[in-house]
Amino acid sequence: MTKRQENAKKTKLKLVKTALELFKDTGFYDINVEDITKKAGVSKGTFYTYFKRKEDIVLEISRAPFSEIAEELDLMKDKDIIEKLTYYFRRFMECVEFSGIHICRQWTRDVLDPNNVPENKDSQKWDYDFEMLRTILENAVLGKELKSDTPIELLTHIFICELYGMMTCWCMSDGKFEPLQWTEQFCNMQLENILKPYLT
Amino acid sequence: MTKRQENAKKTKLKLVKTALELFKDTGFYDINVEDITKKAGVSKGTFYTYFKRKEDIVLEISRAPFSEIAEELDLMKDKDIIEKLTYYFRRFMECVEFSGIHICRQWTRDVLDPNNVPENKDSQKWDYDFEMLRTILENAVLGKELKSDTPIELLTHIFICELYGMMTCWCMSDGKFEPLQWTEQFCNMQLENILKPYLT
Amino acid sequence: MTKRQENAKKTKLKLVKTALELFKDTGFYDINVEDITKKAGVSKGTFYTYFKRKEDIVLEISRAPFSEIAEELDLMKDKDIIEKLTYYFRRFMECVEFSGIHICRQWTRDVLDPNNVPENKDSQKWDYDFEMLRTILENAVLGKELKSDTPIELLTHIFICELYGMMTCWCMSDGKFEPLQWTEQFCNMQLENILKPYLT
Amino acid sequence: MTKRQENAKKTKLKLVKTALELFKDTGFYDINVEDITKKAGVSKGTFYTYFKRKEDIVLEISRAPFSEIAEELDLMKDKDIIEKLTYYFRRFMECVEFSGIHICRQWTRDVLDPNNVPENKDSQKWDYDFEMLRTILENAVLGKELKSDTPIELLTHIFICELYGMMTCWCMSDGKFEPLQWTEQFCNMQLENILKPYLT
DNA sequence: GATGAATGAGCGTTCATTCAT
DNA sequence: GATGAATGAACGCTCATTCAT
Repeated sequence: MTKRQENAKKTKLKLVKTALELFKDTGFYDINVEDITKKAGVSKGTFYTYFKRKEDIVLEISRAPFSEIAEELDLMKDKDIIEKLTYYFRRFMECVEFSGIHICRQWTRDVLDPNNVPENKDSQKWDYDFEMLRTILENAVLGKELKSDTPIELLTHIFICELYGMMTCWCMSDGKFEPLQWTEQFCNMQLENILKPYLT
Repeated sequence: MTKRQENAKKTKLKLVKTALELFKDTGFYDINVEDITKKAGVSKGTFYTYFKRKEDIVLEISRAPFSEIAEELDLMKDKDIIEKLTYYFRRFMECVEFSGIHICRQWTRDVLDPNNVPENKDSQKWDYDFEMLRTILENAVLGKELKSDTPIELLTHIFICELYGMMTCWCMSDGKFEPLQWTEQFCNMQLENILKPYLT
Repeated sequence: MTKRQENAKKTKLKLVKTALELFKDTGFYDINVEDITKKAGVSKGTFYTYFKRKEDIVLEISRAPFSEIAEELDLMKDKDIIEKLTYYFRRFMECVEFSGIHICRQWTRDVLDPNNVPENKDSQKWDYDFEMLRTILENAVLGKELKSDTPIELLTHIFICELYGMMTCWCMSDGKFEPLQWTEQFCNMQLENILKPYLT
Repeated sequence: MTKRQENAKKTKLKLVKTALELFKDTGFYDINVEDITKKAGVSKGTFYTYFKRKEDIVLEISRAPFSEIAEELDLMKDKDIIEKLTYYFRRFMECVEFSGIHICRQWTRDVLDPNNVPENKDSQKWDYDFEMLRTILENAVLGKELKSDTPIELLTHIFICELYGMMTCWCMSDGKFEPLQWTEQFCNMQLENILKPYLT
């Protein structure tokens, strides 16, 4: 990597980091490109060297934390499925909290709006999260932890529904709904209950 | 009611109905006030006779369908708690679907943004939904259907989390998540399971 | 005067009084017709029963206090010209202060803007004030207090210039220029000086 | 200065010049930003590259001519105080006439409205003019032209009151009051009279 | 005389994006 | 790769005024 490339990488990272900070406090629509570039110490035009549209930086911001979860799960191969799911749930909600309410909102928006990210369907959050959950369950079937007739599709839906439910409750309850505490409660109380029929 | 008042009511209704239609297709931020008034056949200024800000019409649109649910539940006094909740869940998701994805998004926004609906905290959707669910459960306790030590708060959280989860999945899955079918599945599969420990 | 006419008069008076209060605090352009009618307890339409345009109420507000001065001067026939002018100066500045800065501004505007009060040139403040000052001086000539070759036009200009100067200083100095105190100083110090060559 | 900076300067100058022309003919509130930019041959947005609010361009327009007076007075060190004041009075009124009635009005407004020019109190016209007059008088005291017990504050008030009086008369008399001719008359007739007691 | 719903022109301002330097 | 001046579409909202009731 040449020095120029290094600097470029640094600049982009600075922009992403700055944008996250600003969005967290104020929200996507109340922060404009100049706010970001000014705080990042670069010129307005530089933003467009790295992102085609303002919306694109949201993807960059959102993906990073969640992508780490996948890597972490890879290191838990010897843990059982309940532990893995519990871990995933907790980490997922941590990422949600970390990203902040305003970024959360932006997910709903980005994913849906057909004008946004049209060429890159993989980028859609629901698909991504759905896939990760399904993979966890499929691996458990392959690893003989879950029966081979486990309704994976159904369970994935139940779990994703739970996760998005907590996320939305957090967003909408104005602090009355505490996501991490609630995740724990769900995992302790219901996870085993739901999986029990399918455990080998 | 004088003729003038009648006309005024009609005009407002026309605006609300038109706005709902337009938001459903295109979304709140892609429809401007003039789009609404033009289609409703009134002048731009008339909009502001009835709504202080563009955002305010969303509240009007959102409240109506949900408020009907409460009335309907009053007519189900002889039904048991499972039936009531099943009914509520189904009707809630019907209202969600009826309101459309774009209005749903607006809820998250409205509820959160402290600049919106500030004078009327009761109007906040989460509080409203939370209260309705709690009331259903409390009545079941009063009616001796549920044990007196039922953790109402906890159950309310579980249910609201489920509802918002389904709503968000619907919003984010681009049609892959079918809310009404899913509601039924949840009610059949899990409702009884969750309530069983507390049924008398 | 029928009861209806009486009520009408009362309503108009109420409007004028209310408008003055509101303009004083906030200024002509920051107060709209509805602010006035609401505070006055009548409907918006009623305003237009009494005033053709929003601007017209300013004339109504402005004239009243100044027109009293003329009447008061009529009662001072036995006083000498210095006393009369001193009295006029003081009362003029009292009216300025009473009307408030925002109304003062409106004078400059109204008088000039050719779109305003075009049909009624007499209503223009400068002409009105000029005439009143000239009349005072002319009467002094007729009453042999001032020599017959007194340059009335010139003196009128000097005095009106002084009055408007104090008014503008008051408007622009943000409170640093105290108009009544200053009026007194001018009258004591300079009035006699200026008139001396012409006194009989 | 790079070519870009030069162009930017030119653009700003063009805007200021165009705005002055337009305001002169029609007045601040009857000219909108687009009128200015269109006539200046730039886009609407460009206006806001140089001025935060529409009002801000008035400051720019107003300051330039008056600031020249100070420089010119510096070149008159060998002239006596009467000559200096006469010069200042004439130049002040020339600037007033040059700026035009509509800009004059805007001064009263700018200086007063606490929402305008809040961060830069020095920019207030009254203070600025007051200071310049006082400096002229103080220098005359330092230069022993005026006695050391000259009531500078008082004289400054008298003169500023005269200047603003002429300005307002010009604004309000619809052409009946000729400012330059009047200035001369004042300087010839009264200036010496007023200063005489304090001349050494 | 009073009402207040309806009108609709009008405008300041924002801001994502482009592109010549 | 970086800059920042220029662009220009877009829009919410205000408000004086009218007029049918």
